[in-house]
Amino acid sequence: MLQPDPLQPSFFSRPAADVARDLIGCTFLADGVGGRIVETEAYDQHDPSSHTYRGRTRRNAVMFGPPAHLYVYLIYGMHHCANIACGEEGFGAGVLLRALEPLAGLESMAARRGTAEPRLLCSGPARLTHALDITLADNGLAVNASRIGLFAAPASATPPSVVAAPRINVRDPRPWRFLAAGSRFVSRSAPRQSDGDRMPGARRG
DNA sequence: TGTATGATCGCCT
DNA sequence: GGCGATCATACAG
Repeated sequence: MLQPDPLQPSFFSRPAADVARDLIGCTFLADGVGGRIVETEAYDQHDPSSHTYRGRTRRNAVMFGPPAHLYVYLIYGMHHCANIACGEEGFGAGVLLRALEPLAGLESMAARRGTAEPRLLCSGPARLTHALDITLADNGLAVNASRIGLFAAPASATPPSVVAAPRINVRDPRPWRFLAAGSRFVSRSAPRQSDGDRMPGARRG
């Protein structure tokens, strides 16, 4: 059988960048709809680009609570973004879920997104929440103790190759964005590797 | 009470 | 590659 292995709260009781990297390849579901995580970003309280940088507020309270809880916020007045609180309670750190490879509930996702094109279902933080119908009503839910599920990759699966890069729409250059190497389902391709890392004759595409 | 702003997306050129 | 949509939140007064 292929019973999925739920990620335990201790998985999230670590620095956000470690959790963000290790979430690549795991499965994220809301009411059974979702797929394989192919892109994440880490944020913590010492990070000027983080919502928690200026301390605890009513909005970001979940990020300062116990780990393994969902932090949802509205951005640009129309899009939702979903994060998982990480680190020790009170640390104000989390991981933004940026893209999934759609695997479960494709019809539900297509209906919500208004397209059946798999690449347009979950390739971006707002597309992901739209496809899974995650809204402010889900803010504060405990992972794996609610309609939100996070599961380890099957032991039989090939461990994903993970690429780190600077985060999107953030000035800070630290490589806290993590991608499944070569996935077509990320929101944007990873920046080109340095010339020294490239295979001879390699071309993008 | 008023105002500036954003961890985005989709449509336009 | 550029830009507008649209509003909860944060912060100044």
